[in-house]
Amino acid sequence: MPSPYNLEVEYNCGECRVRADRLFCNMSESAVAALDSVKFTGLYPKGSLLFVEGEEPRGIFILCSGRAKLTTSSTEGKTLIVKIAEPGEVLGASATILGKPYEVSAETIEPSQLNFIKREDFLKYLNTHAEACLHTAQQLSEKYHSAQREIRSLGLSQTTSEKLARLLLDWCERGGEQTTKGIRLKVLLTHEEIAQMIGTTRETVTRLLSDFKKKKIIDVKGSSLFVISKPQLEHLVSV
Amino acid sequence: MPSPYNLEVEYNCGECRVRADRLFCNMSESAVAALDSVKFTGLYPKGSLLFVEGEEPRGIFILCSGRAKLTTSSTEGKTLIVKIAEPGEVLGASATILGKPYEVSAETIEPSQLNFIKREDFLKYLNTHAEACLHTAQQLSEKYHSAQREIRSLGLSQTTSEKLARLLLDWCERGGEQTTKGIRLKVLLTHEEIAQMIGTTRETVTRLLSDFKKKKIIDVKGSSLFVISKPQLEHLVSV
DNA sequence: ACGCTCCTGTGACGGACGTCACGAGATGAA
DNA sequence: TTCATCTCGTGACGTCCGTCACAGGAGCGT
Repeated sequence: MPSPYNLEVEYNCGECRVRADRLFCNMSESAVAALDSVKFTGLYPKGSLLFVEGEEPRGIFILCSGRAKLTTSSTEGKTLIVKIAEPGEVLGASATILGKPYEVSAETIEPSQLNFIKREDFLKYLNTHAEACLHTAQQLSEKYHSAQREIRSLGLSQTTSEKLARLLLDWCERGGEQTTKGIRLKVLLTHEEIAQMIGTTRETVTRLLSDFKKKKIIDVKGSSLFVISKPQLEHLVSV
Repeated sequence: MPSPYNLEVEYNCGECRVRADRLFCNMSESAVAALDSVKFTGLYPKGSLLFVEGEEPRGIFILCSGRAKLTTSSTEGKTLIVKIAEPGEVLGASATILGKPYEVSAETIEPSQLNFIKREDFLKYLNTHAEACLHTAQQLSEKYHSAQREIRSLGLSQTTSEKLARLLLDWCERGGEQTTKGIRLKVLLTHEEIAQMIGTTRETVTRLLSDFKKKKIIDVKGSSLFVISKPQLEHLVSV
């Protein structure tokens, strides 16, 4: 089936093959059928703005495939990347539930499939399907959990190299691939974006990475980053 | 009725007079009755540790009265105060729902009444009472929301005075009392604790506060802190 | 009153990191 | 090809703030 953006699309949640792996979507047939009836499937190219911080909540997005960055910005234009959302996550749920403005902005960083549900439909759905409500609570718990990790990292690290080390270790957990030359990480982010993830400047990231290279902690080959000595990274964090 | 810690205690949620004001507890009679049957009411003096970061989740605490600080610590002992929880909040819900270790520690900073619900009881309660589930989702949304604020403050402020200004403005929103000498805030925290809230050191807090005093932005009289010029605080944040 | 502990206030010093500036590759469009 | 744009690398400089050290005051128990 030809589809835009080289993306495999599943318009029917009932037939979705990865559903069982997804924290939120893994529900009974009836709940999924109801979900199917209120959702709008959309395909988005890289760089699509799903919603913007401060905007009144229109509804939620279920990230079926692709990835999105959640950001928050200060008035003078400095940007902080709060989280990279992975497939299966629900975006905008807390704002939609509370009826408060979105607390972050969401932008796809890969071609992505998202299922959108309008606010009123979603609230009605939660009210009529206890199971969905439970899964939403789990999803929110997960979100809170990762927000706490972020707070820890931002608030407890005194040096920037500690924050960077934390980030790299995080990536090892998430998408690390063990090789003979260490753990390979696919880095699709620029130094600028890495800087925005740990609240520092591009120059500092560049300097720290070459510092790590000099100390044989990591090695960079093209868009691959090899973590040679994970222990040394952990040492940077705990000390 | 004499009671420990000079605390007015309500053992019966069904008769609780403040219930309607509470995001979580404001539920139908039947849901509240079910709540009453699984909860354990406890009175805690100031300084009680409710749970500790990393511990397996035993259950949730509903903060009926009093206040508690939520903290997270680094291995070398540095502590960050993530949030001051107010009456009506539910503590430990996310960890309890996910079955993951508590992500923060909780300690009362005033004599407090808390209703504890064991993990299995709480999960059963959520499964059988859709309304409670919805309220839990709201509560979690609220938690996520405030965590995002914290992330913004920690990650986007470049100077420490900006963080302190943010904190003071936050307090103005929360418990400010308008007087002729500005907005009065009751500060029950030491400089040390304020430092832990914004991720800095005690000395810096002392210096910044006297700096603010010198600039006539605030004034301190005993345990009262008067915000004389809110605009100047806002200026510190936005610039 | 005395000592003890906790909190607050300050000074000196040094290092980490933000800012500015510039240049080199890399990539892609015309 | 050439030019524009984006990303990365690096040097110089200043400053914010963390660390250490010490002193004065407030509260409290004996």
